[in-house]
Amino acid sequence: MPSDRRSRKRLATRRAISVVADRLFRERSFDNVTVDEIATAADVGRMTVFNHFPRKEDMFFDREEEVRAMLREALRQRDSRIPPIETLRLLTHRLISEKAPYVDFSAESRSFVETVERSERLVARAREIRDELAQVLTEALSASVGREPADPDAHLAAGLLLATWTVAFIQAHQTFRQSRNSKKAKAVFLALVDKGTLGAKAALAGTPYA
Amino acid sequence: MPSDRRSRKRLATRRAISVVADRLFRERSFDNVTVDEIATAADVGRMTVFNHFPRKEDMFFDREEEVRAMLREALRQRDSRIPPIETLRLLTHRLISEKAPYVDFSAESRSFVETVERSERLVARAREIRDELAQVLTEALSASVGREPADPDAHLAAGLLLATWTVAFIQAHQTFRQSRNSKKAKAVFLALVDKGTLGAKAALAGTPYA
DNA sequence: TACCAATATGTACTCAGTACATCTACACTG
DNA sequence: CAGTGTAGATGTACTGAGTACATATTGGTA
Repeated sequence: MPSDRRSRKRLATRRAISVVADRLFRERSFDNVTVDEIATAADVGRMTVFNHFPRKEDMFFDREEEVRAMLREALRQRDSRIPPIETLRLLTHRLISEKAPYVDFSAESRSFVETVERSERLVARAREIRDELAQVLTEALSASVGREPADPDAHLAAGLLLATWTVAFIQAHQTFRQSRNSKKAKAVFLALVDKGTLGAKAALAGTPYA
Repeated sequence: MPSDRRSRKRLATRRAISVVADRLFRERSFDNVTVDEIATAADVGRMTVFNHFPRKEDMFFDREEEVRAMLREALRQRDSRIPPIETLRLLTHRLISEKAPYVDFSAESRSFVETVERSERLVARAREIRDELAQVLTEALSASVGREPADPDAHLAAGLLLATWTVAFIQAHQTFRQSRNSKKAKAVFLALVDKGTLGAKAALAGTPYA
């Protein structure tokens, strides 16, 4: 929390908009809430909303930087005896066993996922974020073994892992919906992650990533 | 070509819009052409444009059904001694050796790719198409081995393969730009496809897909 | 030929997003 | 501590995609 009042006020305004928007999106779905309504509900001017969130979607996806940072950190400070791909597999296992957002199947994460699914625009933004993550992962993987930032092998590894996580995510949520059993859903998630990771290791065999 | 004049005229109108739009998008970039301009240039009403192409992007991506059909066909009539994933690998090799669109590095395909890259909206639509292809591939893979349409293994295989093709596509175009050598670019493409396919096979080992 | 229905088109609207100007309040300096 | 520069909040006016709904036109067909 910055000490100067100016920054604090800015943060507070941003937070107020974000909280209000999030609630409205979940209640009435993304497409049935206008920016004007959000501005009014948050008691700020319409332009203030766009000042903080250039795109309407940004009000909903507001924590992506944390995920990026986590990936970068995990690879940067990895045990050098464990190759990058395995490091990421271990990371996902650790996240699942803790209460990680998105994959803990709490009411909160389910509501999040449902809200995204109900809006084609949010789905589109989720796809974009996925590609941004693949980009970040490509760079972090390259850096972790001292190669060029756009190393094709790192690119392939990142693509395979992101695809794996995406499939695991979708299938796990599917499983949860059918069984209402988060233990089972998590098992599905990990099984698919392990399979996909195995594939990534095979694809990258002979490189420092595997 | 349908015989009744009505269908022929409808097709002709659609084609006229498509051709004009394609030319304008490539000349001036997607975002710098308005639907009004397209309508005027094609000598039709603005509403006629939306009648044929609900989204502006649809005027540019107008051949996706062919790709979907190709994937479905390849898996439907595959040699039953060759597993699905290998069938798809062979398909990509065959496409590359022929003059396949998108990956022949002709002036036409390069202009296509550049036009997409210059517009965030077209990139977003390309992502969407990728996901639609993954969906189609999931179903076609499942069907090819007689499993449920949403079989998780098929989903994983489709995800891994689409990721592989995407990475191969990007890296190959990158290579072409640096070398202006389509032979080299195609080699990069195939090498990455082979690596990714190897990974997919490893991930799906023990299933009928590999 | 007359009618039905598919297709083309017009009108009027909504809403996200942008450009640009203005106003307000915090922070910093002399 | 008064004065001033600037970041942040806000207003106005606009663009352009997309939608809802009405209307006109034209080919197929009884």
